[in-house]
Amino acid sequence: MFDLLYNKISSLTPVTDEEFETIKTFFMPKKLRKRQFLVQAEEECKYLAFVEKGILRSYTIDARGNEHVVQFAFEGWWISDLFGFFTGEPATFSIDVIENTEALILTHANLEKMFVAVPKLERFFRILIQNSYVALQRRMVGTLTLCAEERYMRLLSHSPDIATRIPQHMVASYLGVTPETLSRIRKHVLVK
Amino acid sequence: MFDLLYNKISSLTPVTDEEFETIKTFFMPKKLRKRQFLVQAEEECKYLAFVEKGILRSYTIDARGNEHVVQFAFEGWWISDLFGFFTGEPATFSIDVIENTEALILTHANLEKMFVAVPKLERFFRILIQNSYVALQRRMVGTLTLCAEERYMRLLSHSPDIATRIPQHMVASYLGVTPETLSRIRKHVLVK
DNA sequence: CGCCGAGTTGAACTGAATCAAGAAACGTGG
DNA sequence: CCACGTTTCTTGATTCAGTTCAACTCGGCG
Repeated sequence: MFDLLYNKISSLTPVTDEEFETIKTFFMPKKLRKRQFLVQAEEECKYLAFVEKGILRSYTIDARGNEHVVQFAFEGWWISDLFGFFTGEPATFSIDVIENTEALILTHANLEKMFVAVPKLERFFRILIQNSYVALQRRMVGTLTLCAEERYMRLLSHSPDIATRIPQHMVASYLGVTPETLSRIRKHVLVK
Repeated sequence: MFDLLYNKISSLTPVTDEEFETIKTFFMPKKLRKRQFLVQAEEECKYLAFVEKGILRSYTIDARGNEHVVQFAFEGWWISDLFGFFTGEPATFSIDVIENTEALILTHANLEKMFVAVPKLERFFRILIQNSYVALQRRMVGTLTLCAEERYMRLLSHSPDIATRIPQHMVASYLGVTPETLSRIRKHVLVK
């Protein structure tokens, strides 16, 4: 059950078996069903989640009531409202379940205890966030430099998971276009 | 000369005087004049820079030849092409000088040596990147949810430095609009 | 003094949003 | 396992925020 977590951690920062035994004790397994919430915007974000199976997504709702997907988390990915998680302030995003999910959950207190128990995990999380930061910069630059169709084509090639496993209207939201526009783009791409 | 660096580090992770003496040895002071490059896109990104004085900016050029500002770095901020810096791959962004700058420079080798010499700095950089990540998420969500004028108003209140110290056409680029549009927005805001 | 880059203004254009209506797919309960 | 209601997706017509192109002004610097 902790295999995927072990692989992900040791691929960035090798850990001994004892260390990993210690690490395991800080995680709490949690099953979540489709549409359930892990975090609600405006409330406390208690959890940092590692997805073992299933899909989670974080999103925000704008002034006009439209949803905007911030992140999808597939198997092997981490998700949280990092701002809320680390500051204790109310979460800015909601996190809910797209496919029934089995996750391993860290509370903030447990994360800090874990850093004390296994200090090299500071390095692991540093690199993890660093990679996320680079990926987010890419997405940001993409929205500044590419038109909707180009962004969709890039999504198809770089993140085929998103294109295939996620409902189309959420893909649209992630790309920053309306569902209607994505529908037209797909039609147009097919014709070519 | 290292005062600002000391303050920034110790505000997140207290360090002893000896530790800071060690830390200092890994940094190389560097003066840069307006329009000079610290990093060129497509070339190796050798440096992670801490800005003591002046302003740097990272940007990319799209297929149509337009510049898009990725980040501004004022006094007390860090800047690099993180992807290139950590992977050794060619940089995706260029970094150049907006106001004559005095920076403290880390090479990748020195950063890793510094992590070995003062392991608690892993934690410092983890938190630093974490904060940058949250800020970037905010910017991303802003571009998904707000219109150009709203983004400008938010910039005025949240990042007055950018609005006042940066040439207008670069502010436009950072906001993701053309210089003409920003000019019109400012006119419109004045009237109100 | 003259030039050049930065900023402004106007007019025409366009990519994507919005509004509206229908078709398809989905899942829930009988 | 089918029927019904609810989402999701598609398609069309219209609108609009922001771009593009072009001309002009201003301020600074060589």
